[in-house]
Amino acid sequence: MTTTPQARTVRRGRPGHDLESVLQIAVRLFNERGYDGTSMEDLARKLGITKSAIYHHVPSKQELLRLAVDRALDRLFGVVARAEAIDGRAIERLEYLVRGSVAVLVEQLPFVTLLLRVHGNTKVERAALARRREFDRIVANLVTEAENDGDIRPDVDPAVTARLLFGMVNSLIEWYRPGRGDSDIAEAVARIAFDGIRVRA
Amino acid sequence: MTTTPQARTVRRGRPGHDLESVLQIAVRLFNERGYDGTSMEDLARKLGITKSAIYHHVPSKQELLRLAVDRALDRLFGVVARAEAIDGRAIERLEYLVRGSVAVLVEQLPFVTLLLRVHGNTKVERAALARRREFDRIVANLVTEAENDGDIRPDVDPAVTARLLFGMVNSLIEWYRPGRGDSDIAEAVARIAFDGIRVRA
DNA sequence: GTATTAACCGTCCGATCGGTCAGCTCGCAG
DNA sequence: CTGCGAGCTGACCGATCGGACGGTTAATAC
Repeated sequence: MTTTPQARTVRRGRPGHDLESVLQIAVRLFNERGYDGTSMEDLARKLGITKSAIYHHVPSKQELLRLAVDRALDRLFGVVARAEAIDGRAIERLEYLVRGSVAVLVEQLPFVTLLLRVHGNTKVERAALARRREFDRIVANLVTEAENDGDIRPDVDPAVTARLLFGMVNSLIEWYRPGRGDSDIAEAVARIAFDGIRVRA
Repeated sequence: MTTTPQARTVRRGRPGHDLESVLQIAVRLFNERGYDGTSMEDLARKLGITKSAIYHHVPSKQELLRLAVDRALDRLFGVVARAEAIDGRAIERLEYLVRGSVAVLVEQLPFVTLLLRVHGNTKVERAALARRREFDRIVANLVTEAENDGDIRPDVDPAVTARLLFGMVNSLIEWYRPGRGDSDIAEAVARIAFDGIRVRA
């Protein structure tokens, strides 16, 4: 128990939830039961307030979703930007992107989980899907480039390789839980993705 | 256009949908919009009949879900049974399980997709999750066994290896679409999973 | 032509959905 | 002790939810 060196300014008004704490709990609940499977009444109960109080913090259910997926997307594109700035071979940028993405998944697990489960039912969800496709496109280009460099196996279609690679990375949301062994998960992902599960002959 | 050699027995009664055709379209719709995001009215519209007509074929929305996920689980456990019957090293049984699972994913894509997205909100969904966990347990044991044989890299926790392996396999539901190039997808998955995306030194 | 079988329709229901609105409560600042 | 900002309540709304029910329609079988 370390006392955090009071960085927060003094809170005015009646104490209780603010937008951030509502968002945190909302996202956690959305992940447990699904966005459509979670009612605002469910959320209110979990928050310990009434449904109408939620609308003091956020104008709509959709907006909660938007805030969450945008946060996840912003972090992921932050990694993309840092990866693209690296001088060197494409496979090095790819490895940075993989490790960085794993780090984002781990640090922002609930937000990324929600992002990876949107369906495209609404404008908000379709916008999120569009940005996800852009991310996937960048990954595919990087894999293609690395294959042209002769650093990635040429016997599998680079588009398929890219999908499988990030299929593995993204699967983290289904089973990785922080603070339960699984130390340096990025290292484990990188090893298995780049060199496979089999021992070398 | 080949005329299929009439294997079907003559249908009695008024023509239209039967349980199977309702299930097919329901599962497709559930995958597009999510189970909770799809109303029975939505489904009725897609079927071209009224909502009440659906209840002639199936007693509840939950039952549609149950039929779908059970079909997927039955196929997957069929592969498990055939894998466990193989004499040989654990890694051979594991490779059979991977390739067989990919085949099931491809052949029963909508059903498996629905299975891999259940949340556990209802009794039906929790039962499906329980069978999924049993499947995962079998995979983890197989990976552990293969690692003890010295056939799988010992520098990653076998539980993590198992998760990443099937994380990759299961990611197929997110992007694989039949009849669009991507020939012998099982071969591609096996190569990348067992030997990695990098070229051998 | 008359059963039998299977598919379907229209109407209705109680519950729940996301969301609105006017007013109330709590705590710090001056 | 008053003003005010932030958080919250309770009552309510139209729409939609999954589902029930009694009657109808279209095909084959005899």
